[in-house]
Parts: sequence; structure tokens; C-alpha cells
Amino acid sequence: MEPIEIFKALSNETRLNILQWLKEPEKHFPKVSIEGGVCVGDIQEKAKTSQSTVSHYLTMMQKAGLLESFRHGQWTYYKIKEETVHQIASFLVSDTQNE
Amino acid sequence: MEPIEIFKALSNETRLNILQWLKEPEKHFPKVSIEGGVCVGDIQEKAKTSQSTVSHYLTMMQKAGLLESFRHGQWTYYKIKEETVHQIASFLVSDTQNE
DNA sequence: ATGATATATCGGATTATCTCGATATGTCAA
DNA sequence: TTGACATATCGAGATAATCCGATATATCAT
Repeated sequence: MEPIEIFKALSNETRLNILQWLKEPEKHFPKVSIEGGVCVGDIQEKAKTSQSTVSHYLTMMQKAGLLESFRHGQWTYYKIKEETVHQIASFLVSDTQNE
Repeated sequence: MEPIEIFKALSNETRLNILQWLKEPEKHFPKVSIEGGVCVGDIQEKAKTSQSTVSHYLTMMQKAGLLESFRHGQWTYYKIKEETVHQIASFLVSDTQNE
């Protein structure tokens, strides 16, 4: 877990919205895959921004460990990685660190 | 609480270090004020960066609500605002939001 | 194979962040 | 009231983030 990469990923309104939406995908998207993922197009539509930007954002959030993706046919689905979200929240409130 | 401002403030190694240090000031600094604050000069020394940069960073973190400051004589002391840190951690793990 | 659809990547113009040295302000001691 | 010290603010050059349209790639249906 790289806290700085995670915080950078969260420093943008659109990306922060995406994270929040994907916490409860059934509540925010018309269709959700069996595994709980949402396809890029549906995220793009809700985020109201360009296809390339959303794709870029999702990749960035995945690299930070906030999301994971899997492909079914021609669709790529993204879902939240709860583990990382909980880890970064714990990191924030913990008070043991080096030097 | 403005999550994006907070995450921006945490998106930098020096600033993130400062936050972590100020979680346990007695552990990381030679002297700590009665109120639990640390003066800018001591933070600068430990952060190993310029005076103007540290001052700027501390101001930014204060505006984000992560730190609070008070002055005694010619020294300005900064300490953590635990409340905000806990709030942003809760925000991350909560799953109730608008729209 | 071909065209349609979904997503990813590229290139780049614009805007923001980083970080510094210089300078201003504020406080204390002599 | 002057000089020394602590901190804040200013201005700017370097670097990075933002966000788009264009294009590439991958998959599916025909």
C-alpha cells in the first residue's frame, strides 16, 4: 500500500465520486456484474466526463490499489478493493510509524 | 470537512510525514509545548526542507483542518487536529453518500 | 473478414503543484 | 530603538496533473 498514491487518487472530485459510488454499486448504477463490478461506460455516463478521462482515472485508481478490474467479453468491470480502503483508513488513525 | 482538500494535503511525502510525526510529537521532536504543539523550526529541521516550504505546507495543512496552530512569543506551534483525522478516516470507510 | 462497440493509450494544450530564495512581518532582548 | 531571530508571504522557474480528441486495440455479431 502506497499512501501517497492513494491520496493522490482521492484528490480529485470525479475520482472520489467514483470511489463512493463503487462502495454501493447497486445503489448508484443500473446494472452490476455478478462479481459486483460496474463497466466503464456506466461509470463514464454517471461521471459526465470523457471516455478517455474516465478510463485514465480508473487505471490510476486501480494502480493505487483502490479498485480492481476484470474483463467479460468486451466490457471491463471495476469494483472497489475494500481491503485497501480499510487499510488507508487505519493508516490515518494509527500512530505508530518510523523515526 | 473538505475531503478533497484533505487528500491533497496528504498527497505529498513531506506533509504526510509531518502529520505522522505530529500524531506522537514527544516521540519525534526534542521539545513539545505544554499544549502538545511543535514549533515550525523543529518541524523544518526534521523535514529537511526550506523554511518557506515548511511554512507553506503547515499553512496548507491547517487550512485543510488537519492541524491547528497557536503562537507563543516568536514561535508558532502546530499540533494535529485529531478530530479531522478521525472524520476523514470514517469518511473513507463509510458507504452512505448522496446521489 | 467486416463493421460495430467497448475500452485503452497517445499526444498535447492548459492549469496546478512544488519548491526555492528573497523579502516582509512580528516578537524579543539588550 | 536596534539587531537578532522566528515565521509568513511573494514571485517565479521547474515539474506534474488535468482533461480532451484522435487513434489503437480487443471483442463480438453478422
